[in-house]
Amino acid sequence: MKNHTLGTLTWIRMMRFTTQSNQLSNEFLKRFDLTTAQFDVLIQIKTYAPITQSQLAEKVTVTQGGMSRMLARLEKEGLIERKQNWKTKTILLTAKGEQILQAATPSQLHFQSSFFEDVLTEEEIKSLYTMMTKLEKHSRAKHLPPV
Amino acid sequence: MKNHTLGTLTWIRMMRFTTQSNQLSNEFLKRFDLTTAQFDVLIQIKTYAPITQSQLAEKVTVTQGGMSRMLARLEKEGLIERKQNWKTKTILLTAKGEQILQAATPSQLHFQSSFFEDVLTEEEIKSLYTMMTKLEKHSRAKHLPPV
DNA sequence: CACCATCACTTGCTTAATCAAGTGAAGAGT
DNA sequence: ACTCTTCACTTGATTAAGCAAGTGATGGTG
Repeated sequence: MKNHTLGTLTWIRMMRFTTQSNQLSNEFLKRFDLTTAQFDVLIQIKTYAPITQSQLAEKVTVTQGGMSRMLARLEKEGLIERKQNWKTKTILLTAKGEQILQAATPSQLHFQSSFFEDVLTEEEIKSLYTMMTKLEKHSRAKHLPPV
Repeated sequence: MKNHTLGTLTWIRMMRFTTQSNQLSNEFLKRFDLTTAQFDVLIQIKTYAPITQSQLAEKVTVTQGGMSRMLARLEKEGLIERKQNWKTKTILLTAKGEQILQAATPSQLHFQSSFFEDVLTEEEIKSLYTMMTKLEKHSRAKHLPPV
């Protein structure tokens, strides 16, 4: 057996870091009445609107069912609008959604990036970014090894 | 406003990577009737046993309530044992727990680390590990900025 | 024209996690 | 000895997500 402990340890630390920072992020976003997942979805909508639900689900790594419910909540709170459009629903931000996003984005970006900027150098962050890009792309394509 | 997009992008990619790889990991561990979280807990128990529930919860970034339920499940399936010991419960692996862990560990380690080894060089993994260590440690200590 | 398949989305059911209130055993203060 | 606090853990209620079956509109085929 090769020595896989380094990868495993890295994986575990990354898991812990993400759950931890996600919790903090959720707590932080409470002041805007959002969760991290919602914020993420809103940003995606803003960036890619008009977009369909399934594309959105794919982008944020969530099932279609999950996305359906998330959007139902966001719609109920008046942050987004779903329009039946041909046989697809296209998603748009409402004015209120725009506004909340405007209010939340700067501090949230600052907060998220502070996790990195507090302890890593500019160089390190760049190289981390490169690695995460590779890793994420790869993980999407990856499939299970045979039994 | 400083440019925080690099940190944010890194954060988002990391979140996506972890949810994605966690899902794959869960799927993988189904063949041992375990979830990633359970595997993680079992490893911690093996490493630190005898250990109390709250220490365990702290280690794996879960609330005490969550840990209570997780351990209840593991106990019901006969993988661990909880002994009332003074006013604390100490957790131990049972023979069955040991055995399942033995069976699962090599392939799981291999699988987890393959996420990294498939796309990064040895050097990169090392530097990633160092960064994750810093990041994790920092995130545990971090608190919310004032409103 | 009638039927079928497909696609995009919804919904019932289950699982797992959080939060906060509850329990019960130890030990401290008077 | 009796109450009070604290500590470690449990548990009820809620929330979010996954899976898989269901719905309803579109378009293709005999």
